[in-house]
Amino acid sequence: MSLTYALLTALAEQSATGYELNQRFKERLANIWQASHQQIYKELAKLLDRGWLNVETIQQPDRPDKKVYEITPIGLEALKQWLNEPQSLFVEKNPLLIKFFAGQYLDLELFKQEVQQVRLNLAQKLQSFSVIQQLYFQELSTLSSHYQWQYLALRYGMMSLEASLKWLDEVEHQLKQLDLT
Amino acid sequence: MSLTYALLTALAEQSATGYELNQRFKERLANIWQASHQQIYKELAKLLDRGWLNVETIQQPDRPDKKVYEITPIGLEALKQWLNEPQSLFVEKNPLLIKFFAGQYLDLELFKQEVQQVRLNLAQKLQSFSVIQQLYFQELSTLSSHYQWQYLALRYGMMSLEASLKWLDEVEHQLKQLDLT
DNA sequence: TCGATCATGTAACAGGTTACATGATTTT
DNA sequence: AAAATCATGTAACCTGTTACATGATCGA
Repeated sequence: MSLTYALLTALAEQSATGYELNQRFKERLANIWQASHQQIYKELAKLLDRGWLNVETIQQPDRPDKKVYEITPIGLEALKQWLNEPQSLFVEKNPLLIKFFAGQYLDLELFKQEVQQVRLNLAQKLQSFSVIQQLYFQELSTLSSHYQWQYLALRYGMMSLEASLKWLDEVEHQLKQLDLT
Repeated sequence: MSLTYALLTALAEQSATGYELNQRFKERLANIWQASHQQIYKELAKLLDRGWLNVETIQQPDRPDKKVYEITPIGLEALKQWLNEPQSLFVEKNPLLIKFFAGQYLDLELFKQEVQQVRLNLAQKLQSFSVIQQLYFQELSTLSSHYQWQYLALRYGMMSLEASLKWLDEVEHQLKQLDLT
């Protein structure tokens, strides 16, 4: 459901091919929604069928043909309607946390390594977000409101990563305690 | 996939009916994984089929019969194996954040109300988590390691809620700025 | 020459949601 | 009298993942 509107939003900003959308989702939108290229192509076909998108096929001499999608007026209407419906901030899916309910069965050494790895991944992501912040959102007040909105989405990503890292500190502290007992 | 192991974990702690599991997911596990009762019943049937669970049907005089599921040795083995595989901390699904990429199309008044409502929901959840913390996790050092693990899962929930609330402060601040321009 | 990048998909399957269905007991 | 609780599910549909498929160009 939400992927539909994530795509419409992306296309309302700028027409694009499935390939380009996939890249945007991997980069700037990684924060918000995960989607594979297969899912994106399938969804684009569906939206085209429904008349929410138009497509223009562009021949390229030395590259495969590409299909540029643009949002139609009725697509935009559908998006606007969705925007007025309340949405939840996040969906609870925390696979790692399941392990904390099976603590007694965990291999502690392996788990410590996993926690270390998770920390590295999160720290790296946070790092890349703060690079984006530096690059694009330095002079916030001079930016159009369009980018000020996007900045807030980035802030959510950063703040939730910071919270996760702080939590990992507690986890590691606790793991050390367990070692002593 | 993870629902499988969330159920196995819950049943490794204590045998239960589908109904009871549904309740645990709504209460203590709401933090970690969302699942409807339909999905839980379907998954239990699958796991039973696969031999990872056993079931005992219990007749009750003035209530519908109930089926108590327990984990089998091979179910426990499967769980232990999963526990040794790395898992991600969260899955990126943030429907509300999509809206921040379509800021120009938002109805500001409606959106402000939505943000208010989201704040209330999160604050309420945080409140209920801190009640649990007070009730069950006061004397942490006297608890078995089993409950110390669970405490960490609760902490994750609390810390990520706190971060979300702090983020909402930034959002509301920004919304006020927009009003002035 | 090997892997990455550009560019698009199909097919099978697994996971998850919504609507529908039943029916007794207990609480408001 | 109505709503909530206990207790279990089926069916249809939608969403998402994994595996497979193709083929050219470009940089190391």
